[in-house]
Amino acid sequence: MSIKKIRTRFAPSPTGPLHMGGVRTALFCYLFAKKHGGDFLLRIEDTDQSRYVPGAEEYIVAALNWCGIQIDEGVSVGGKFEPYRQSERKEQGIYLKYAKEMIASGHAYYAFDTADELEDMRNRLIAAGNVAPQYNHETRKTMSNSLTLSAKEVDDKFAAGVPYVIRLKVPSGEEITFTDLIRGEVTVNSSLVDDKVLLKSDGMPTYHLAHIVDDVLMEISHAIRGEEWLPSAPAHILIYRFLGWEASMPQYAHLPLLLKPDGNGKLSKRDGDRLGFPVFPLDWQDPNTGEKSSGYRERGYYPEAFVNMLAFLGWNPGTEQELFTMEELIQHFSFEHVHKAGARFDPEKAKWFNEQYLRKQTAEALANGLQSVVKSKFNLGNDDIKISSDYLVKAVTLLKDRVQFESELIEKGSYLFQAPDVYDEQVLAKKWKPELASFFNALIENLSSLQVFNSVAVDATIKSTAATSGIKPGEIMQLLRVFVSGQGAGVDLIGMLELFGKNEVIDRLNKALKKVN
RNA sequence: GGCCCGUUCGUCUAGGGGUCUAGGACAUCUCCCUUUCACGGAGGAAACACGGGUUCGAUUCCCGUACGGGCUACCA
Repeated sequence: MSIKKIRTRFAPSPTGPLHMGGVRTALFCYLFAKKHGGDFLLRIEDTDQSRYVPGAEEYIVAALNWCGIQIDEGVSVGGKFEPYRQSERKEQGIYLKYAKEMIASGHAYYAFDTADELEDMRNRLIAAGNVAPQYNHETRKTMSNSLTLSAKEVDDKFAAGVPYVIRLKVPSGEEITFTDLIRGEVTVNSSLVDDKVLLKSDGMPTYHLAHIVDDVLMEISHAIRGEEWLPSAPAHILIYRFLGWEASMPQYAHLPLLLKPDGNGKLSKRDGDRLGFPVFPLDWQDPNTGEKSSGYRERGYYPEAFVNMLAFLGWNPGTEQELFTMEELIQHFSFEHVHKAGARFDPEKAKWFNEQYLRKQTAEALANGLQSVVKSKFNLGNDDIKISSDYLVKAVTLLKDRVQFESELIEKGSYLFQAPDVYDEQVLAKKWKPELASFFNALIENLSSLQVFNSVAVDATIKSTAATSGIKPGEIMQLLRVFVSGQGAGVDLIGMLELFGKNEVIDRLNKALKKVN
């Protein structure tokens, strides 16, 4: 027998924007598949019509694209197991067929209970002291289903068009064991598993049936999903068994969950709003409520940084390397290095990753990207020296190691593109003395007579002017900074002056002096 | 409540019987660099949840407890 081709799938339901935890699941699926030369598929599990959100599927595809997670097969790219949307597969009767097969073999049954009847059953059990009421091997005996009703009664219900579901007939008292790639052997007694609904009354399959049928039909080798599925995995094992598919059952891997940065519980959209970080890869606006959620992309994160950061939530390479390209992640990924416990998300570390990727950019590349933004933001003309690549490259060089996001280049460096109107009051209050005016006037004069206006000359001029005026450089350096930039702290002073050039420096000094006098 | 999974610095984690004086990164603190603030450099503080076993020896294996997380729907 030949070795089964590695095929993984990411199978989200289109109920809204893709959470970063979902992106991480997709990433791990992708990394594992690629590491082994396999395929990564995207399947849409839209079996809950009440929760369907238009645009969500497009969002998912766009998010994976942005991250550089390439879909080999599935929604948006097609493939030989089409369709890849479960609602469309349902139309073809795929799930019904297998549900009926299980009924025929005695492993599933029809249930006619109404919502009220189910509610009554639960209340009854709770009243009797059962804290976890379930529709299971015990309670099904008291309910309205093809196990308790006569064949005629069942036929009558069908004839009358009474709605029904198909439930899994879970045996009692059996130890169900399976091997999880991350957790090892997991065993659960089948008496604890409820008779899960396989097919809903609207004809749609539930996740339990649908993912199994599709995983087998699509020849999935590894089912990688969140830890929230671990408790229902035994039921899934049973379904494989009842369908005679144990041999083609994929290997399961249950990933640890992403936890809130603070407090208890898993990471949620609310945490992002509350703590001010994105929880989604891209911006999203809910078509029904109009509610907006912000994304990493729009917040200025590089997709490479986002992916790198996500990979380290629950996985590690076993070495001290932290910066990984997608190619390197693929090369090094393995389930042995996936941690078992949930990972608390740290927004600060996320920023750090972005900073690292920003550092890797050349000043030229950053300057290039900045040109049009600077032009429009500061209202500059086409021939303004400040949008020349020479000026921009120097400005970026001054700024680059001080920021974490490209947008900060402009926010934190605005004074490089525009003379200040306001000057740091605190510095002025502390350092400015009217008698310093003569020094600055002398400085302006000396600077204007410079033939070559570079950092060496400017530095020397400042020092010599100070010396002649009998002033210590410490008294005027920060003032000088405030006069030209408005701020008490910022990029290298002399480098900034050289960047500005003689005329700009003198203009700014004159403007500032007029203001403080 | 029941069931399942988990538990190494504040956080992400390495290490899986002796090499652990428990390593790295983020955050934090100190110093250096810088007449600024960052960056960078050096250094510091900071963890094996607890209790029992097993063993010559346990952070590492087993059990229990505590704590955390998840599940407990005709949602995924």
